[in-house]
Amino acid sequence: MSDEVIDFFKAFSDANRLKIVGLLARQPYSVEELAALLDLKPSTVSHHLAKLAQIGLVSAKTESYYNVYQLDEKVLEAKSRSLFSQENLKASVSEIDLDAYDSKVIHDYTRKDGSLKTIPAQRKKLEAVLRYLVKVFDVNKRYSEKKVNEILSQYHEDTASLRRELVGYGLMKREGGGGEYWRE
Amino acid sequence: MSDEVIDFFKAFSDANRLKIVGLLARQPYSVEELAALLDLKPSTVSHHLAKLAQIGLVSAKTESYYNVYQLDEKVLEAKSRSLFSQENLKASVSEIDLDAYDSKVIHDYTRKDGSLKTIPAQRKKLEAVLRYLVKVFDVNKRYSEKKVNEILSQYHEDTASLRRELVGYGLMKREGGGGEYWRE
DNA sequence: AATCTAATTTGATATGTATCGAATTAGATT
DNA sequence: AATCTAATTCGATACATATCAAATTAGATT
Repeated sequence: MSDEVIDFFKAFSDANRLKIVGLLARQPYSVEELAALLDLKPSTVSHHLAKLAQIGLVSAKTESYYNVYQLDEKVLEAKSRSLFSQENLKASVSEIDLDAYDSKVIHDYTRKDGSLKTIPAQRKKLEAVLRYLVKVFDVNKRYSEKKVNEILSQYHEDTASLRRELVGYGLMKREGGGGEYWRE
Repeated sequence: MSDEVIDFFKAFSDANRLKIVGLLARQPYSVEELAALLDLKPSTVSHHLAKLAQIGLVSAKTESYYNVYQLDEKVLEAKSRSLFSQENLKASVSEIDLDAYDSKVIHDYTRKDGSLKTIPAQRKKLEAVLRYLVKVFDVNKRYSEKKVNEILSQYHEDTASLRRELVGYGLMKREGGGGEYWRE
């Protein structure tokens, strides 16, 4: 899943691994050669190559004494095109509960019976509470102003404010003349 | 230079930062909202956003109480195309001394006067030594076998082996009949 | 002006990781 | 078979960083 993507980004998040990829893009090298070129110990290079091999970016073929590593350019090309794609971005969001913020606000502002402790003064929290309140109205059904107040009074005494904000934020519509309200 | 590239990869090397980018690709969010969606503390989210802002990927606009962050999709697109480009790979290699391996081998196998302690048995080291030796011959100049031996004898007594390997690895050419050698 | 709120900064902690040296392994050369 | 070599693995260390709590800051609301 997402771990693969992260491993790939991590593989490129180190200066020496970037250099290794750059070198192998020109020609294959043994561990010992890379160590000399990068001024690192072979054990360190081996460690880096293991990470690059884990994501399938490089592979080794033994050649007498040497382990000669080569870059798989196909993998590099494929990944470079897909890493920032819409699918990857969507995938990273897919596991998130997009209602978590509303849930937290509702939890903070309501009592056990669901009624409001106070009406939030902050815009984003008020919005969350209004999105919560509007659900008690059936879609497309017409309500008189009196009926709206009656329903809202279960949540807070200041029904006028709640009603006004619901309309103000576009969550409910109101017909100018007859004083009818509905949720679209 | 390369540090910018690394910072960019590092920015994507964390699951929560990936999620933030994914969320902001859909719509802007405040720090508090992101904290609730990711189940993190606001201070942690602020820390992540600072890193994303440092590479120019997100920016904030204050909106009454809130700092609402938004994704700069232009930057995302531009970077996603350039990060794995040939130029970046070349840039990572540009600061590397490509002769470092040969230099190390020469250092290990020669005395202060430049002569060889031994002839390396390992292929890659032998190649490095031969690349070092061949430089004493002028390009395109013709040498008799006797002259070649005379020159090589300054480096090692086994001139026949050196001469044979120089030809075997293609570093010097030999004309079949007259026994003449040259470097192309 | 006083108060409140979200965001940031700072300090502390725990985890992750790049590096090296030493020991081990795999494999080729003699 | 014995020896040599490059690579890998293991253990230790130092540095980086993700996270949170507490303190501070910036800014709006009352």
